[in-house]
Amino acid sequence: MARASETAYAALREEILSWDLAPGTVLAEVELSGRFGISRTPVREALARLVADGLAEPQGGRGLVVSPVEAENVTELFELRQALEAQAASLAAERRELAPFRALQDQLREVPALLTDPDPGRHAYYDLVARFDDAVDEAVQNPFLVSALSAVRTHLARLRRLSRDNPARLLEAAREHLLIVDAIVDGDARLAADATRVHLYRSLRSTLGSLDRSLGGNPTLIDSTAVREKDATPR
Amino acid sequence: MARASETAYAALREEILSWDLAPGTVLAEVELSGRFGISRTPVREALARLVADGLAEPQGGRGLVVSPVEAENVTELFELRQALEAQAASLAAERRELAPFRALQDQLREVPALLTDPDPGRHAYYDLVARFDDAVDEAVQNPFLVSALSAVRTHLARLRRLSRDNPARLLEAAREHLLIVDAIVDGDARLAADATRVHLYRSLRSTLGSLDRSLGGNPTLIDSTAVREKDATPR
DNA sequence: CACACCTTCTGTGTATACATTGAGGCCACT
DNA sequence: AGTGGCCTCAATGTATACACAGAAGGTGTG
Repeated sequence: MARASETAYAALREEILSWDLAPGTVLAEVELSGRFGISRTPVREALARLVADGLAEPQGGRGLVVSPVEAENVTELFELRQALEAQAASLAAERRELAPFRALQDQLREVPALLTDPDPGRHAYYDLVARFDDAVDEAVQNPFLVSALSAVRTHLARLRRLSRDNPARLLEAAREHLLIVDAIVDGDARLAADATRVHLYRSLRSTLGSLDRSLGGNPTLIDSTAVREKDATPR
Repeated sequence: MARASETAYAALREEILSWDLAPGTVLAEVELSGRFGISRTPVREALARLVADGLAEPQGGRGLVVSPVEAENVTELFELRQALEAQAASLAAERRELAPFRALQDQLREVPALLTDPDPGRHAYYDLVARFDDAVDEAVQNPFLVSALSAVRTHLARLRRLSRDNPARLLEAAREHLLIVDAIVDGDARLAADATRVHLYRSLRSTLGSLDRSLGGNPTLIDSTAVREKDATPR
């Protein structure tokens, strides 16, 4: 069996990313140690890692809460994401490691066929994007950059639950990804970076639009205070 | 008094960045708890934070060591740094918060006078660069980007001790910085980003040259195994 | 003499007990 | 009735004790 602290960290991280633990939820050591059947020591270690990841943050001097998610953060996160992914795509184009990207070209061309099915196609597409990310990580050969990208993807995962991409957007996104991959295969670093920025600009617009729609006239839905009140009921 | 874990973390971090703890040095919990006069619990917390920072890493399943510094890493670190600082400069130019940058213009123009003194001028210049970084952090208004930049600067601090910049290089660097600041004041985001890339390219070349020189014909000086042997003597 | 196994021992991972600090509620006073 | 201060309590921060696993050394055997 793996270490208890590792188990608790993985479980809490997963629950935060899946919104089982909503932003603002209090993370109390004793409660969690009881829930996982372990002592406070490994729980503290898990919580410290969550704080380092930015998934939890101190609550007024004492206590931890799941970090809030606000529309404002989305734009900021994409400013960082753009810088990192454009650089990563550019470096991947220079590295000339073509095999995995040739495979991605073929798979991305088949996305329109995939998306005829409504929901299974969606997950197949998300898996494909994950393989694209893996290929880029492998190609750039840069632990610092990969680590920063990983941190960004952690926060993106929390947004995915909010922004329901429609099939039309997914089709567009697949074409945008294909252009990036084509540029990498062609060794065109500049185009790879620019195509990445194009993709992320469209992706951000879509995400923000989706947020506005799901929030409707209620901009405080994902406000931390509102969520905190909502979660106060089960306590 | 502040928390013991915080004290231990700050002390260890400072010792690693200043090379008082060389790369490869073993970080044993009992030894450190004795040295700081605290128990193993806060020491473990401090070590976990160092691992999250990338300043320490697991050593073969058991035990932690100060993470190695290799010339290969410098190039990788600068690939990330370029992406982040170019984006930050670009965003700072768009934010139109001019006051702090106008002040930096004046101070950067006086650097040649500062550097007539050999060593005090150096520290004055480094302070000036730190104020530039602070101004950028303040201007970009982006916690995600600032956090990523902070992580990069942590690793850069460890390199500074290795690469002895000569006064000529510092003068050049000041002119490069001034161009970046001018671009930000002019609101020219594209130029701010490009000038940043120019500065970092020259800075990387200088750093790598300085490393080659200080390592001379001994490329394994900062190899982790060599350092580990060196540190084995006091044990 | 070399290799393999066993023993021992050091160091990490976890649990639990103690200390301390900050928050919330209650009571007295104005 | 409102407010201020005190008190209690709960949760975090720290110390210590226990369990276990990996490594080093020694010894026995081939």
